[in-house]
Amino acid sequence: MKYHFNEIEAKWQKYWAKNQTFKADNSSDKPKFYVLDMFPYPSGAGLHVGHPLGYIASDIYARYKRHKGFNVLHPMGYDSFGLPAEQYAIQTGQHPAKTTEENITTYRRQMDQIGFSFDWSREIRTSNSDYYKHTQWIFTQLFKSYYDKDEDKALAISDLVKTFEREGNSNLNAVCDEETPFFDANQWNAFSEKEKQKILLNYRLTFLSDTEVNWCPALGTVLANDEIVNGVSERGGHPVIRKKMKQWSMRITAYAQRLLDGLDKIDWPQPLKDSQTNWIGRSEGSMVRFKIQNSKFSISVFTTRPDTIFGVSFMTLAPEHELVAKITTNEYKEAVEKYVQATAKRSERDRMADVKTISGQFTGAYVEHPFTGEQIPIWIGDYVLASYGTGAVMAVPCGDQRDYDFAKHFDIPIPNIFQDIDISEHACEDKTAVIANSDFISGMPAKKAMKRMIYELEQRNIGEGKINYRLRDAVFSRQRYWGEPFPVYYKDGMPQMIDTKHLPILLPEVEKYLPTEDGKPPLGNATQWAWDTKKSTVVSLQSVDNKMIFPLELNTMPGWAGSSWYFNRYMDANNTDKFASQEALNYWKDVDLYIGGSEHATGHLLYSRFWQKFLFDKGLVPVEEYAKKLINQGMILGTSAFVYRWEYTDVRDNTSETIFVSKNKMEQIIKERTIIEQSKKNKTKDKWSGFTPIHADVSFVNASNELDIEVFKNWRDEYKNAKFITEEDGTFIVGREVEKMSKSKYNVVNPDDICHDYGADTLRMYEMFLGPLEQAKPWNTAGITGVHGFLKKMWRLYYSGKEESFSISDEEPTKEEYKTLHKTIKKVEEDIANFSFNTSVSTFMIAVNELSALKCNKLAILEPLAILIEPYAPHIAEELWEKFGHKESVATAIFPVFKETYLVESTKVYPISFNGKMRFTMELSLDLSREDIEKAVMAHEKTQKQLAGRTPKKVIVVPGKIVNIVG
RNA sequence: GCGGGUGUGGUGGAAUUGGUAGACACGCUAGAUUUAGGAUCUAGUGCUUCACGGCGUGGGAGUUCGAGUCUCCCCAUCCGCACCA
Repeated sequence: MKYHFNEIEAKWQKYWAKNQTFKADNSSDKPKFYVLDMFPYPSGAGLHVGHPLGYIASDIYARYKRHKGFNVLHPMGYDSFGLPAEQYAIQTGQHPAKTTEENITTYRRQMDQIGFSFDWSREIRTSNSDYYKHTQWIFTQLFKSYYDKDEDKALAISDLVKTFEREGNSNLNAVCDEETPFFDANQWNAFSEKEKQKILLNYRLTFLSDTEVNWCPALGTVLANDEIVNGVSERGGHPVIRKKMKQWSMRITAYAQRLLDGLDKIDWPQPLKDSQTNWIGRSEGSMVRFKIQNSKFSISVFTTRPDTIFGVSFMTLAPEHELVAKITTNEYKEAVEKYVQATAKRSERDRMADVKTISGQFTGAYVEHPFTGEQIPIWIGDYVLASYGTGAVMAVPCGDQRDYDFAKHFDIPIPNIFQDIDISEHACEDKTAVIANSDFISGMPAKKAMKRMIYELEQRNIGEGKINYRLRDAVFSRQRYWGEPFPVYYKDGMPQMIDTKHLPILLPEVEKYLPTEDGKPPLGNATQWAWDTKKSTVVSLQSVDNKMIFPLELNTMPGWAGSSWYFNRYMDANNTDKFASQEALNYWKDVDLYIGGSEHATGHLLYSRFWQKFLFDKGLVPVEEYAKKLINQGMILGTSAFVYRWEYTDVRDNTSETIFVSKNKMEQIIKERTIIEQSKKNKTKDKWSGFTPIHADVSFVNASNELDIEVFKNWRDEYKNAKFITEEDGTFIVGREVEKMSKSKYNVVNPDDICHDYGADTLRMYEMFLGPLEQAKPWNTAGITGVHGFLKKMWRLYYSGKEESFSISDEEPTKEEYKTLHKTIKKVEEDIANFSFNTSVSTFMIAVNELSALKCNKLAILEPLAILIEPYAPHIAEELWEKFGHKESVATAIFPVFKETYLVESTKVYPISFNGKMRFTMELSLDLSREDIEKAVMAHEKTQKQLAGRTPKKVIVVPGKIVNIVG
């Protein structure tokens, strides 16, 4: 019987679904193992061959763990809220839920076809109300919490209120907004309800505030920092501007230190940890307050080098700094305003693109140097960012290159406070330099000087040690339709949480998915969008009376809301009451292996760690870090194909035609052109327009880069009459380039086609065979025949003989056959442990090659082999397993046990090298002593030939390894 | 600028603690077989040389009996972050 992969695969996929083979129980005698993939956004384009890479790897791992006796949780779901479905809805009027549903159907079909061992009974969709109900619930918990720095955890707001009632907030050590005023108990108790709520917002872990946000006009929404790439939106590439808006934010900064500390406890890739560390951006230093002369104000600055304070020769404020207007003298008012306006006009992107131009303006005001009493001029300059530190710096031109450049440009003095360091060319940023000309810290190395300076600052009450973070609070509102609605209504302008027992608050229906005409978010179009506090239900917007019925929040939550806790939901996905039961959470605890892309380093992977820590603080989950180990799979890139269009215009009658030129021809023409243009200076009768590369669909091109011209012609109407200049042999060669796989680049390879042509088992093994999992690599179908051939060859081990019938012998295997099997077991287990899936595919190939050469059809070898390969090629494994007479799936068959005894050798083929270069090999008994080996090697004729009469200086013998003769 | 990764045949990639560089596969060459096949099988394939041999892991230096692997410097390339005080 031949290897009919299509039939076999369909048969077993059906079997698995029917028997719920991969359903995980929430209790078991077996140890638990949780293997998680980053769940996909179900886009309209469907899966391409790049998507399943990580899923295949995790599936291999999950299947392997089942063989090793673990109770494996391997779930899948959909991050189904998001922009594309909404954009599509705007264009077509179709409800995003409908599109999403359709896309999910396609995704599911495609995933089933690849044979993943997912427990589909736990499928989740973030856009389902039975899921987002809990997202809303977690949001309200964040609202009801604040961060206590003494306890170093989130505590209930109700406790905070008690503290305020008892003693105000002066002794409180909690994370809050900068501008939070101090008050005592009497003052607190005298505040109106609204004032109290306003103050509490300064403490809540999710809070509403006027925030400077990244506004994307084209998308009509705000974006988080990690949703912006190079100053434009990640999705669509639209420009982004800064704008102040009332927005929900998440106080992730409260968790900055714990997010940093937690990295030591998890086995995640170092580059990913580095980017999180970088993103959090902890820096140690101190705050220093400078008194402004003739003014009641002072300027606070953050500095990492308080030891250089005697080198301060000016102060610089960000143009947006609130003190600018207050301290500028009349003389400089006009110039300062002009400068402030000019910088405000420049977009963030312009400011980013242009970091070399130095600009700034003197304000006319001065501060007093806290130690020398000197007059220090206050400048404003756009090299100081309003959003970092205090938006002001103490400028030390001798110790900071930016301050140095600024000082040089505006002719400000550059005092030197370093011992024996030349600063005539540039600033000295070396932290080992010894401080000089600095009163009580002169002669000290920087580290010591910093400690002393912080002590002095604290003694004089003009500053203190401080740790600053680059991490900003995360904006949590989006002006979109297709996202989780907030369980929030507004009473007297203040946000109120809807009681959790009334959740979910369902996403309302709208006529249009666009923002309203007066600029409100899409939910502004909803007519049923008010909260009746008496009936506890959503009612018509028209019935708002602001007494009992109030307007609901118009923003929705961002994409990362649903993905910040989904891994917990899988543990108990069908719980209607809680996001997961305590029993389920305690049983599964955390993810043992998480596989996904590194592009989520500073987005999802940071936010989800933050939420998990919060849930942990509240005793809602048992562990503080939800993923013990994480692997980043590399992206599979597309190999785009290009044809070169030559727009040929005849100057005489001004006619033009489209010509496509084959790659090598084009290069030849370019060469000739260059020569013509150099010699005749454009005296040709036609206009030279050059070549435009056009993406051709990769399916029109064969493995030798030859284009099917007829298919290409029929692709687009405008190509129907195009001319083609081919190579001499009549072929048309396309250019190739590696790019991200995308529909618009026509380089997408669909896994459906591969499954149809070669089968899912081939696809799975080939994707692994392509290279190391973590590495980015271009997709190239050329090599797939190798893997497919291998599966066919393996099949023939079982279906041997001319008639190709299943024929297995009970005979005892030979030593060699056992050796091949056990060598394979050992290597495959090591490879899986190291996530080196590409090498285990090779190992299987070697095993099958060896067993084929031995004509092995022994049960004792081939039956375990079927289990060995099951994680990689489960369909063929099931089919063969069944043929051995098993009635149950191979999925939980015990993994063959490796026995060292089968690999023990009595001899070793020694490489004999001379001065480190291997010249020949010699087979010697492993029993031989060092001396015996040396004797045997020296007696060998080839040794004597190599030495050519010389006496070796030294002979290195490493028994069991190598012999090296020196001399 | 800072941080990180990568660099090995025509191609994708192998190479435990430093110990036979190029496993496995693609491609290519020759042959066998088949009515045909994107089928199967056999042999060969780093470069160079008729050959003996010589040279080979981006480049250069070093440590070592021995370096793709360790150390230092440089180059190329990709990915993050980017005026972070």
